[in-house]
Amino acid sequence: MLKRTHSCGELTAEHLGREVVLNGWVNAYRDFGGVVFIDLRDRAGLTQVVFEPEAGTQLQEAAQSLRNEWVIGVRGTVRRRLPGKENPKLQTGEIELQATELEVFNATQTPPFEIDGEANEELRLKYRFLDLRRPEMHRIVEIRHRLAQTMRRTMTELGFWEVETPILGRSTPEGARDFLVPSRIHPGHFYALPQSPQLYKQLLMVAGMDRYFQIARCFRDEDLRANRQPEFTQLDIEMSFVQFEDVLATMEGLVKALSREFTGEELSTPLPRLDYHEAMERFGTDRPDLRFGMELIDLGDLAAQTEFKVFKDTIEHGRRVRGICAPGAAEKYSRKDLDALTSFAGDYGAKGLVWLKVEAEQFTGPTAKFLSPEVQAAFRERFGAKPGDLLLIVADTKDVTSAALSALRHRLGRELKLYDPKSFHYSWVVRFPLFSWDAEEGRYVAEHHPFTMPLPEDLHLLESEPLKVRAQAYDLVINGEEAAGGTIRCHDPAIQSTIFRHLGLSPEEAEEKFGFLLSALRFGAPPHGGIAFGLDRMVMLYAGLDNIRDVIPFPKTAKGTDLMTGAPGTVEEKQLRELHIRQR
RNA sequence: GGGGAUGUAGCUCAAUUGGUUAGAGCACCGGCCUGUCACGCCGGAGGUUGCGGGUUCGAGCCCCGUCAUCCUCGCCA
Repeated sequence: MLKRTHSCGELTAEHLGREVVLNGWVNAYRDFGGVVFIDLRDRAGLTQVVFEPEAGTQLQEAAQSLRNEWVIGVRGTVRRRLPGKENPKLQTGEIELQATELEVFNATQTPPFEIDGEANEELRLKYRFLDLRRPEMHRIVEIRHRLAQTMRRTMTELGFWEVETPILGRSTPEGARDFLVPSRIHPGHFYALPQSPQLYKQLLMVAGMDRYFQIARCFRDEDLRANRQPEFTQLDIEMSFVQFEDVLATMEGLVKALSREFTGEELSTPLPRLDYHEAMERFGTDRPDLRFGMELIDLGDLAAQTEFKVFKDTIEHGRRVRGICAPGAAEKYSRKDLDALTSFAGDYGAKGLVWLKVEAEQFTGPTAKFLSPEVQAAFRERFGAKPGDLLLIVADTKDVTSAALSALRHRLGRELKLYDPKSFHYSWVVRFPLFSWDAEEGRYVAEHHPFTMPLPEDLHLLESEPLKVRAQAYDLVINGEEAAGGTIRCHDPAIQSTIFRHLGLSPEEAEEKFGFLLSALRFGAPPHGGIAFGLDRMVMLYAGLDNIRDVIPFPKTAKGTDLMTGAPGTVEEKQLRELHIRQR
């Protein structure tokens, strides 16, 4: 085998006259009948190889038979390109390799798509091993590598130990649907793949491991999205003898290291913080994109005074009238565009969208005639609106106005280019509610997870008004994406049992499902808390991408299938028998 | 579970209002060419228009169903 002495990305004028061997894939061939050029590609780059007739007929003919994506080894001499023939687009553009020997390792079938061309995603996923040859995919995989390495290095510097936890665990109530693995040895019993290493990491704290981290694979059997896969990766972290502030401060050290590595920017800490309730009120979401303003404005008091029935009725029913002011958007959105925005708001439950174009004297729009000059003036002042602005108003429940306006704000922010898409904004959203109410199941559900510690100042409400209790919970939000989330854990058995009761878990059920953790918490559990970063989403952010499949080497489709391997697939009857499984 | 988009040559796309033999570029095969780097030139091969049914004198185009992929609401502590 012609074994390489250098990569295809490193030869320069420094190597002139040296005899070297390169290995790689044929990226392009240019056959002039006499002289033949090959661009040879490996992970490091491209190098031009020249085959000249003077080197012999046999080599010449071999070179002329080369095709794209063949895998070859070439021996030759590094020489300077002819004057004026340098290629400044290549790192190696000053030189070329004058070939003396060629070995074909593998002649390829015609690839189903061109490696440096475009192909639809379905085909790319079916032939992922070819798709991953593309330099863009190499760039992403390298970012992923650097992210993991920066995390490992920084966590180690901060005194954390990397510890592995089981993949085969047990199914616990609460949270997402589990992926189940049937037990062969125990008929009718199942393992569950972890939704996160949550319980194990708390046990590690009880075990005195003090500071733990893991780059952990997590599994959730829920429907997929552009930024959601059934298996994904988290940087999972837990620390002992800490309070709320300690976790945030420590994690800011990590965030600073990441920012330094990926954007070169030195973040100033502490990072901005936003209360959950304030975020919901000002932005309608618990993960606002703070790279631009356009905050949600409450119009309830003004709406009640108008002659517009929709507004009046909404307020009389105790609901909300809120809106946003899109700067300079009045001219940019046609009637058709506004219909599209109305339908878009409808996706989030809004039954309508009131739009008003702000002109020098008055508002225009179908609803303008219901608003007196006084009300219009008050709106204008409340929004800080200027002529040319577009007001978008939703009248509905708090939840619907939040969801619809937050989505509109996000969409318009992007369409109106209110921020630099390459910029980064980091902030904490803190003090989430401990519970929310699940109307379908008629019970409280944990907003984060069942082992979260309430805020000390809200403890007196835990019995009487659980929905008003806030948790010691925190999310790291980057550019409107939830990049990380965590809590201080409950290590007080009395509080924990009250929480279980609200969740509809009897002491017996709690013991049955979480006995091992409850037991551990009674055996000398230190105050502890932690957080988990969504590694895939962070790769997306730093790679500038908006699709999670692009940052996972072998991802699943939106229906959860793997187009390359065909998973999930059927199995032999014998396998099912061994697992004591009969198909319905 | 609901809503929406897409599906034509190996790839990326085109095909007027339903009308002749479904085209182009790239890739592939053959030929020519000694300085290209998206090499160029000449020639060739390549099609179940996702699949099934229907309407029609006639369907890539219209209708019904179905499959796949994507986006999205619900869902995702």
